[in-house]
Amino acid sequence: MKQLSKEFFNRDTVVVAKELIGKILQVDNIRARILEVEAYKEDLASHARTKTPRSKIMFDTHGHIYVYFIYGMYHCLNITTDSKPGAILIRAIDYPGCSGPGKLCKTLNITRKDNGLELGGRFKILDDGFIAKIKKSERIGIKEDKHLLWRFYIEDYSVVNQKRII
DNA sequence: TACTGGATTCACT
DNA sequence: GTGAATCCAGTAA
Repeated sequence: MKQLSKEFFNRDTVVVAKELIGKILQVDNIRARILEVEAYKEDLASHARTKTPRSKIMFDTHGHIYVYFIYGMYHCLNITTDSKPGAILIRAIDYPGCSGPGKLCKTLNITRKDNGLELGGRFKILDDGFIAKIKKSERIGIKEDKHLLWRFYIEDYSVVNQKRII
């Protein structure tokens, strides 16, 4: 099982998002397959639309962790991609209590203290050679028809169960 | 300094 | 389907 290189993330956000489906997210000792992601580029709905102290990491890095706090209750885990800017929200993984972005962070104890970490430390993305079938939602978002975000799901859940790695 | 609204979740109807 | 919980980043002044 090999760890994805930093350069894997130095590509178009949507391409990376698609390829992340079926890969394995490791946080501390927990490993689970990535089931659902969302790709954010220069989107009106995205923090990447303006460069601020918070969103700076999306402009300056790739292969880094971007965590933000939302609705006063939840954190969301992202991985930065090419410096255009962009990031990929990890929405769900194949692990109990990780069926949504807020729940995932709560279950894995991910908070803003993890913001800015480079992949390879607490967080790793691994490739075990599994190739997932992918379902794509076209350009989610309705505000002013200017959204450029895509959501990708794994299609073959039954295969994931057979290839469960935890 | 004050205000506004959000990349969510869950309980309730 | 709807609304509440909750707090912080961003923005305007």
